[in-house]
Amino acid sequence: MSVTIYDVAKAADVSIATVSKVINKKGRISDLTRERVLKVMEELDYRPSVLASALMGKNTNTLGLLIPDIINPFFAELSRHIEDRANELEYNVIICNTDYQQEKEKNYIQLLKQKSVDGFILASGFEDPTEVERLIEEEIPVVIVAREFPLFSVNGVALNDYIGGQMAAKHLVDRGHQNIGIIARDLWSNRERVRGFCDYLQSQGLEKHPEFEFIRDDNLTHIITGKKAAEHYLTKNSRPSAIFACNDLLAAGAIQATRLHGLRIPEDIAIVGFDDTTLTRMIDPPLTTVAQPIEQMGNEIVDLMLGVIDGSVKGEKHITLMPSMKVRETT
Amino acid sequence: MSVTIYDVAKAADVSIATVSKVINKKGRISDLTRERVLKVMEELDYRPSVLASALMGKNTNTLGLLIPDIINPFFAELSRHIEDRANELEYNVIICNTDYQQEKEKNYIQLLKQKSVDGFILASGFEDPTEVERLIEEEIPVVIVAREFPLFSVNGVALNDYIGGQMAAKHLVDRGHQNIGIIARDLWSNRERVRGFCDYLQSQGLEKHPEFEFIRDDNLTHIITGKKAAEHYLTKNSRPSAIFACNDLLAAGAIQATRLHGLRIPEDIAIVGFDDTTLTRMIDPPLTTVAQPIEQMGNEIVDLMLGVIDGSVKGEKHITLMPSMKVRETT
DNA sequence: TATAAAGGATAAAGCGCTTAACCTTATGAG
DNA sequence: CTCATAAGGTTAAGCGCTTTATCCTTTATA
Repeated sequence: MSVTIYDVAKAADVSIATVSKVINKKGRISDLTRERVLKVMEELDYRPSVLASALMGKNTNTLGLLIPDIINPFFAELSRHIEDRANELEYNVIICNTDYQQEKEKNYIQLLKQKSVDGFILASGFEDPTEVERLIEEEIPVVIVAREFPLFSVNGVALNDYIGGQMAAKHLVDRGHQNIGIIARDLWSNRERVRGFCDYLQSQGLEKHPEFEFIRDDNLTHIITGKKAAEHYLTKNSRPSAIFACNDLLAAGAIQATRLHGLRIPEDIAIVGFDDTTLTRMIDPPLTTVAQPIEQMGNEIVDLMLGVIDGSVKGEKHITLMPSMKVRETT
Repeated sequence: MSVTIYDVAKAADVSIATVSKVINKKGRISDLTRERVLKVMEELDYRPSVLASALMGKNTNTLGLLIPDIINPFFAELSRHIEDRANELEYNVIICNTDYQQEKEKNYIQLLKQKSVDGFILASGFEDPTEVERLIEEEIPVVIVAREFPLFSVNGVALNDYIGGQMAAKHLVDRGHQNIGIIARDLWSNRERVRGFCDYLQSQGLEKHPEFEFIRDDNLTHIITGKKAAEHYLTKNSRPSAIFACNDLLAAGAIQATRLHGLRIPEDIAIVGFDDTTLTRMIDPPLTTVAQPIEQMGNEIVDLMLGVIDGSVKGEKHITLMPSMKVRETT
């Protein structure tokens, strides 16, 4: 097998305890011995087994990340930033796709617990919080990102989705739209966005589109879902002059449907998305959207996670990030 | 702490060896004892520590996956399928983004080795094969996906990129195009695609565009790179009538550039992509592309990887998948 | 009835590491 | 010159599990 602490100890003519001490910079060691051990470690290209040290109670330096679906550009980007930041801090991350299915969420948590990950970053739905509550009971570090907080106490960073919804509404209303369709899935974040959106409309004496309802079928890709939902509005005789889609993917679908109906964007129909993924710049016309600071979110959540792990974060810490409008060419 | 094998043994009034046997279904145990132990395990909600058993030489049930960038839809989709298949087989995967940087490739391999992952799935560049060669020397399972094979012996599944290039060329030439621009990055897969493309052109008595050269600057997103590269062709007076982009992202960029120049797609310029990511259906018009069977690729590679791990795959196994044309609306 | 073979469970070593407790030698205060 | 103290190291136990050698019962066989 590979070289162990025993090999190093033997080669440096010290005990394994001494080697361990120089690795962990603990206890008293003379400079001379330290140098010698270090040199031997170098020569033998020794790498401590994470397994063995974790078994002794040290960290595995591994994080579990539960997201709905990596194919969704928002989560791909979030994951990327999380992975980058984690890696800077010598951590690896195990990404699990849950498709918002509670069964999968539960299984993954079990699996990762057995692997002794140091903590969980949750970005999935968790409509049923029992599994999460159990983690907390067992004092396993958990943080939540990109989702509002449940009743019990968890640390996390999230966007103020409510204000994001309001911004989208204001943007559209300012441009004279009165009759606006909404496309949203039945998820916490989407519900908040819609709530903000509708509250703003109401504050301006406007009402939400009578045909609006949350989308529940999850078997389709968001893009198709968005397309279908937009069709729904376009075939009504009270056709809206604008559509607010609760994420960029849904918006992209809406754009396709709009095009199929021979309508021009933004002249005939304006469209606003949410998230500000790179997708907004891949499609044509570039999508006006409510931006989440995805990179910052990723950085903050891993910093928070590590804070929880090393105990430096005490009490409950909720970091709320603010959205911003990115006006491009669909409005 | 959590419940260990000792707790189970005590509660079931047997030795830990017995418990271990029923967990691993090894050795001889009477049905009576087995039932009793099983029941106790259930009651205590016992989960064996992966750490401890891995330390004794068993698998960690964790795979390392090295990809260039999860934000690239092709790799997002590939990763998703890999993760799904791995999960079916009780494996987790640690995804690492290398950005094609050899330094990162090397660091990640080191890091994951320390964590005793059971094997590596490589989908990154690895222009420098020394690290990979070392893995093989150390008999750590490695497979390569979505990339041609290096000189030394590794198992893997890949697309026949050469034929993919030919298909793209044939498709375009069949539609009467004679003057075709190529957008490609300086990567193995892209080089192969271009080779196939040019060979087909030559077989038809045509030549590649005089302005063609491989793109080397990696600091940009592919989409911008594609846009810039397309600009390059569009401003020449020998403007091509078609562009072959070596991946969908580059193609999307090319579409944008084309639009900016007021040209119609496909009337003025036809565009062919490569990969057949979901992006092809998110953009407008839907992109004609050379399709890789991404899901199959993901499934095959993890099956192969597990085969290597459990020793059932012996010798060298190269699975080559075939591309197919997906004709949509950009040609 | 004596004996071998099988069946069922156990004790104990060891995986690679950390850490508390302990031992030795040099150092300086009294 | 003695004794406490500190510095520098070592010993050994133990983390939670697997596995081999071993032991004690039964049961089948001659």
